[in-house]
Amino acid sequence: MPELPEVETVRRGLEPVMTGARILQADVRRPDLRWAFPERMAERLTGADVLRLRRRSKYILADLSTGESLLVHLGMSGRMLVSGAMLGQFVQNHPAPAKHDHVVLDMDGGARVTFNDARRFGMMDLLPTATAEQHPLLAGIGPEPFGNDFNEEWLIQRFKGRKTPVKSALLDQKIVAGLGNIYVAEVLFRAGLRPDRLAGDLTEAQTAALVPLIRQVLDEAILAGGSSLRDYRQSDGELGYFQHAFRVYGREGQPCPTPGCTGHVERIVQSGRSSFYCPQCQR
DNA sequence: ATCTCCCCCTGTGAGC
DNA sequence: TGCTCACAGGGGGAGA
Repeated sequence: MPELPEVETVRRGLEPVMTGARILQADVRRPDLRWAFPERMAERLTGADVLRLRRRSKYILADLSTGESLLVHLGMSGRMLVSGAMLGQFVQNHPAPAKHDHVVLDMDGGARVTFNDARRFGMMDLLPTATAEQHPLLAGIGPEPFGNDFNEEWLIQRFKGRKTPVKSALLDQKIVAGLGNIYVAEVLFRAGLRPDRLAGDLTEAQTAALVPLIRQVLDEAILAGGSSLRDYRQSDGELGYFQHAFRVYGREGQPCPTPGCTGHVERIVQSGRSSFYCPQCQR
């Protein structure tokens, strides 16, 4: 799925057409995604003003004037596409709903926001804004990587004694929010750490060094508009381009990009998911 | 408490 | 061209 940079890019794309705008009509075109939609979702959305669009980890929250927030997760293949926006003004003729267009929001500015998700691993829910952080899906999530709560001390403490591979530890959303399979690979490459090293075996210096690298990789990816592989699109349909900056992800067999290194990128499977790394640079 | 595995679902690309 | 198969960015939950 969209990892943190892709979700943040989507949020930024939605902001101009959703924040401060009213949902004139919500069309919920099937009963569920990964789970059933909440009761009467279309009625509860229709007529609400969007006060704010937030991101928490890989979730987007739209705080509404009704006191509820719409919680959205894009799963692996979810997209939020904006139509009707053209040269700064909106046109009213939207394309007919396409395959896998599951939820359609018509905004009072004339824009239409369409949630499309082929694999339906995404989810949507409505929850009271005041207690949003206590939602079961949000309550256990760890610190945001750009926040003050995520720091060297925290990561050292969380890694201590862990027998899980560092790759799995960084994917653990309780330790740090927002990383997924791609960006973990890129972080570990920059850190010079093999993905199968055990988190608890790293020195404190090695663990601490991950903190700025995580921020660096995510920051660069957000600036690039995220990474476009199979499914991901920005809300305007444009492609992100960070995938061209991948140093190891998806590059099995290709030369290691480190100057002077003669190694080639290898792929291993950990917990059923691919990991990519340079066996010479990453130890 | 931690960790691994399986599963949800559809689309796509590689290999034949 | 067409078929089959492996694999894909997440993450909850079962079971070891």
